[in-house]
Amino acid sequence: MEKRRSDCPALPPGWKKEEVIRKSGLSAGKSDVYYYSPTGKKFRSKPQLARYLGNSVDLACFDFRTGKMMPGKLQKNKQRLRHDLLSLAKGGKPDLNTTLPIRQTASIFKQPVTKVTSHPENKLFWERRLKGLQSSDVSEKVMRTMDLPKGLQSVGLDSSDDTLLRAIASALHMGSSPITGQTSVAAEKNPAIWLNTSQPLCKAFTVTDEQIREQELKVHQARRSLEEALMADGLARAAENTREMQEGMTA
DNA sequence: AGATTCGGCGT
DNA sequence: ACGCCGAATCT
Repeated sequence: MEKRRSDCPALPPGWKKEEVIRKSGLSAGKSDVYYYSPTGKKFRSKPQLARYLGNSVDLACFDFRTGKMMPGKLQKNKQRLRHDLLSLAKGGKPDLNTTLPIRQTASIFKQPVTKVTSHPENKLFWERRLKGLQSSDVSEKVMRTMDLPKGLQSVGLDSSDDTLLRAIASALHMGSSPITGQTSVAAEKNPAIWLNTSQPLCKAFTVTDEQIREQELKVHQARRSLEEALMADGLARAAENTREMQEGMTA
């Protein structure tokens, strides 16, 4: 059987694309698209391709069927982002179960996920999504972990400090309203039912002046290193943009 | 065994 | 309507 395997310019050199027409059955006439790595491994879906390429290639705009980059193909994420931002602008409180300050376009990263089918409500999902998230540099090395003051206690099934801290960070990032924790006593006994979704899963707490002073010191230090990082990033971006422009001129 | 092919589920 | 992937079928 004749195979028409064509080069795929949108992918790294050596990758081939193939389209085979179905010739029988109910779906006769439809086609399937496959890609072949430089080593010959066959790929039959975008997720499979993304898993293999990891963060080395951003497939967010890649159209699997045509094999081309489609600059306007981010609309699946855009719609959700629109919804979140609009409801936020109308004065509504963000639901921390679904709205998080992390990238929603992360299909390009290798992140094993546990699918939860047993629980009737969605209360536990965000807890899982935050679990194990860590700040990292471009080489994906963990930079450092954070620690948590005594006196903060988690409510819920995942009671690790790690997850709780990320939950609070999310709440601080998203909301304009104060973070009080779960004030309902009922929530402590059965968070799955009595959870206040615009508050993180921790018990109510108090903050001392001493803790505030310590934190101000940390923030000053952090700001300085952030400033350096942003400067470096800005230079890198500027370089990349001018390179893309030049490529566009000669195309 | 691996490769090919279509069905069919989920969105 | 289509992407994705399981599994029947072919070699």
